[in-house]
Amino acid sequence: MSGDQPVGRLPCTACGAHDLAICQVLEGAALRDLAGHVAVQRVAAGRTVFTEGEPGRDLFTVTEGMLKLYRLLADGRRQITGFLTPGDLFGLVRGSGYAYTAEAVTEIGLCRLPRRRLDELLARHPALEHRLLASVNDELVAAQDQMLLLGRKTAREKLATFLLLFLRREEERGRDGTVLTLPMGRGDIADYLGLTVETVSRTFTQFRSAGLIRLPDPARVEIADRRALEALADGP
Amino acid sequence: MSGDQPVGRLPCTACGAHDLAICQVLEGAALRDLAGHVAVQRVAAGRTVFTEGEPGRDLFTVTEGMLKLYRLLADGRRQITGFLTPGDLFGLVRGSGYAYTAEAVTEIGLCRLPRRRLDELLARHPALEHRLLASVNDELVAAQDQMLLLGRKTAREKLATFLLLFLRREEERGRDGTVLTLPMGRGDIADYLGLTVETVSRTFTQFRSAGLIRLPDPARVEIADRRALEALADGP
DNA sequence: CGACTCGTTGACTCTCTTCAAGGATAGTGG
DNA sequence: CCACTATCCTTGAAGAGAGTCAACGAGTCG
Repeated sequence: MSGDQPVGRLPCTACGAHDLAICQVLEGAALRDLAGHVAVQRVAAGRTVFTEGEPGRDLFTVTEGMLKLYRLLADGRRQITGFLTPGDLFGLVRGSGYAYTAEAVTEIGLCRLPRRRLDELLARHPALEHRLLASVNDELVAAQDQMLLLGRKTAREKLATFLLLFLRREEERGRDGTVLTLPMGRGDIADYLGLTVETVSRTFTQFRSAGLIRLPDPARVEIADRRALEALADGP
Repeated sequence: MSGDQPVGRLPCTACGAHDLAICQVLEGAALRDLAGHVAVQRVAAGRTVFTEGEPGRDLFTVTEGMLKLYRLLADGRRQITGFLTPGDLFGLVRGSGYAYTAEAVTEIGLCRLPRRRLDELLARHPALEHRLLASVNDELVAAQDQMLLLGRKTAREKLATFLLLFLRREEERGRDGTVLTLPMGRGDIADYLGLTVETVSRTFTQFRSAGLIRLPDPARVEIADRRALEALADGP
């Protein structure tokens, strides 16, 4: 269930995600304070970090790779609520248990902080609490975008929105985004967009036929007509 | 656009929502500090408090009545992201503008706090920041429930979940919930569940025929078979 | 009283799902 | 090295759940 190999403790300054994560507001002594409490960890692709309902004792940050969060219905229907990349925080709890399952899409690096330590840290470093609040705020905005997508968009609009989301994410990190690499499979995309694998696959094919994208291979998407995708993503 | 009549300033202790809202953690001098910065306001049913994109300068708390939050697509398709009742906080921003439109369902009472004041208050009263974080946390959990609903549930499961949501909300406030009053119309319910008015109406009728509920009138729902609704709400 | 909104119901349509099968790729073991 | 299996993606055909279009009754308001 928990694929893990605690690798030890590293100075946070050497962390590849430091300028993306909430700890970016800390420096010097404050950062050393934090570093004393976190543990880094690697998880193999496909392994579960924790399961929905499990006692939620830690808070995590992705430092490398991609992770997905999802919730399940009793009969196995699944809704992926997010794909996380370096700098993203997770470990939300409902009551005392985790609110979702977290599973590695690719091999990932994690930074783990016990929840008990968090409160002490927040008290000592107010900037951290503000940063945390801002981060949760962004998550809420994203969640509402996703509700609009799930509740009101068509399959084509959903996929166009999805591609643009990843495109923009690449651009924000300074990478050229015209060729996207999608590490997750069609099934994951389907469960993120509230569709079936078949519909996702058909819509990809449709986009390719229409000249909106190219598909060198299933995991690689080249954006050919961004304008058209953008028009699709927000209604006709 | 903005239906409002600033009524003045009241001591927060007299506020009917005080034991529900985030200010519940404050007392004495701290509460007077807060009271000095907020303004109370009433908004008539159907009026808009603010519109998506509008500069988001204030944070609000519902003190009375019911309010809905929604986002729109270019062609008018609408997704309601929440129905708010006394104690609920709203005023989320994306960048500098509000992330959604807020509209009164019934006549409502609001407590308004300028965002600029908020940071000062948070600095002075750490308990408030923790309470705020907890509140946003709950919102995120609710948002993920809603994503699961929108992406993966059938019309009947959606409506069952919706009814139970309101049932539990009534119970939490100590009211007997077997007879629910739904102040919003069928159109609002549809836009909350990602359905059409017709489907919502048909599903209500279906529930009535199946003996799950009674419908003395469109706005009143009597829960007749709670177990069956609960079974429906989380998959078959 | 007539115009309007809202909820309900019916008939039909269509998007997306379901069911089914085939092809490509990768990993495994003889 | 190469069958063999497993998994994933794609495509086709058929089906269903929800949407669209349309009409009607009830209640409301000016």
